[in-house]
Amino acid sequence: MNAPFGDWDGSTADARRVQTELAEKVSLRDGFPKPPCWIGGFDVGFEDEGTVTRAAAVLLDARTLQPVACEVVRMATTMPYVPGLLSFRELPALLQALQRLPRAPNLAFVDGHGIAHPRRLGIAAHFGVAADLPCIGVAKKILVGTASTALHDMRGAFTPLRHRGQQIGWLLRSKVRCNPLVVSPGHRVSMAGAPELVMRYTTTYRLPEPTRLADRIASRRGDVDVAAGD
DNA sequence: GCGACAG
DNA sequence: ATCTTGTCGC
Repeated sequence: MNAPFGDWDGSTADARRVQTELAEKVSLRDGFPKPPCWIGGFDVGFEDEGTVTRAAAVLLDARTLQPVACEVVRMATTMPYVPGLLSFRELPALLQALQRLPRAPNLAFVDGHGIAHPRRLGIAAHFGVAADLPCIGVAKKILVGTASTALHDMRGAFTPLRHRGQQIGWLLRSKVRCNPLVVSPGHRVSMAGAPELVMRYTTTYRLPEPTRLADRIASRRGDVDVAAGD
């Protein structure tokens, strides 16, 4: 894969410059097999008061939604959390976990924003460009932007999320009576197809299966039984 | 200047 | 993100 941070000099100011440059490499055209055979879920958690970063990668059978492989990577944390610069803190561990999977997914779901970001390069977009993988961002809260219209209460309803005169993603009601998810293309995924894509892999929980399973593992919430594969 | 601010 | 039990509501 490409060097995720290019010639970053380590400063937060330069990190923003790198983001602006990489954002131009993001593709908003669907670039994955329909339907995909393998989908992946990615999320990060922390241990020991944040000194250790723990990334989780889960590979699922897109047809059955059953996990077939799972990897966890632990690394020393190198950067503090800075709104807008999340990928510089979590991407290294996430890419390591991806490479340890038995095979790359056809489509990746990342916990965090895709292009719904100040400079259009949230962690899902950065991940997609760095790994050159179709990717979609699924976040629980808005970072930037505002919903253009009220969101209906029905499951599956969605409304555009806008920022500086352009649509950067969607607010999606994945589950009734739950706060909407913020869905945005990461890379090689179209804006128009994003909501349906997330709903297609969501069962009875607020989060779609890929991200829900990765979340449980990264947060030490529960165990994910992987189907025996020899 | 003031408030907002993914995980 | 993480520290943490029970509890109110559908």
